Amino acid sequence: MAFRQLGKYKHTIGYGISLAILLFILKWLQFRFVIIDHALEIYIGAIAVIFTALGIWLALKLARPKIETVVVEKEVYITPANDFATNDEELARLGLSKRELEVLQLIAEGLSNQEIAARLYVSLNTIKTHSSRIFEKLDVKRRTQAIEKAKRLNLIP
Amino acid sequence: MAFRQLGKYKHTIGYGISLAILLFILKWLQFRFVIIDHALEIYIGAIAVIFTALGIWLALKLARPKIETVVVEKEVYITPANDFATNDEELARLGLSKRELEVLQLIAEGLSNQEIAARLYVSLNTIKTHSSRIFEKLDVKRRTQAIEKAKRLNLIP
DNA sequence: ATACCGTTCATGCTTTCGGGTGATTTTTGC
DNA sequence: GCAAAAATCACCCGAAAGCATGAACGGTAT
Repeated sequence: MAFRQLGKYKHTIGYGISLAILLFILKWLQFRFVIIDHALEIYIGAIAVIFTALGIWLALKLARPKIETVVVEKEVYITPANDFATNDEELARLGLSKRELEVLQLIAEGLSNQEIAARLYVSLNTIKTHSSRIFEKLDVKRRTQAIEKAKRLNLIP
Repeated sequence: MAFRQLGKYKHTIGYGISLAILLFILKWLQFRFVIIDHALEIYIGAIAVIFTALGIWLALKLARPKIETVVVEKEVYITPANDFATNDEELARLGLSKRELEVLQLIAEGLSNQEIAARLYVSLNTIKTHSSRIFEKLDVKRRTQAIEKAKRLNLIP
């Protein structure tokens, strides 16, 4: 709108009005009193000072602030907690069967052989057999070594 | 020195000189030609414009540029791969001693009690004692459970 | 029909682990 | 200096794990 645009030239208008007023005052004084010629310098000096001030004021108002962008790096730690992916390649290479992997996981969870047997509805002997096979394929001597190696090789989470 | 100080008011001096010169020119023109009265406004207008410009120039020179700082946060994702940090809080809470933690770590590495004893230059009985104390404090029944819990609680890597 | 693999199960035996009990020595904190 | 905690060690014993050997069954490929 016309009013909106007006706001944009606010300072320019202010400047123009100041000038007009000053000229009017000067004209008025000229007609009211006989101005002595050597007083002209005084008026001009006053005008110069006033409009210099006005110019300064304008400059400060119109000057665009210099925008400086500061990038702050914020460190975000990613915990790959739920992002485990079985190393299928290694699994295939070692030749662990699905059942064997299942038993291995339960071993790593801290279950005893008897507890694993109960969990999988098989006999203790079956679990012992699977354990032996697992140790063989992983080339380890005991369950703790099997756990350590399986985690290292990303066979279990 | 006097010359050094002078540099500081460089612009002020320039402004003063401009004013003096202008007055001189005006005076000179006044004496050379009979100035028509209605032309006074023109001169004053010119003066106003010139000194406004001068003011603007002064402001830009003297005024410090306004700097507006915008802070942008950039997220940098860091995977703490080799950055295991022992959960000291949990350690203190559970009351595990330095030796006990040491033994726990070796258990998790897959060493047998006898092997740990040899590693730490102590007897098998000592390791068995430490194990029992560890299981007690972690409230677990066997080494595999101790390993699982210690890793979960970030007591060991 | 045969061979192979995975799964399950059994038995006997050995080794390792884990609990209980007790003691001594060293270190730490007040 | 003293009390408490930590570290170390011993012995006894049952539980659990691990090894060796063997067998049966079902599914799949040749």
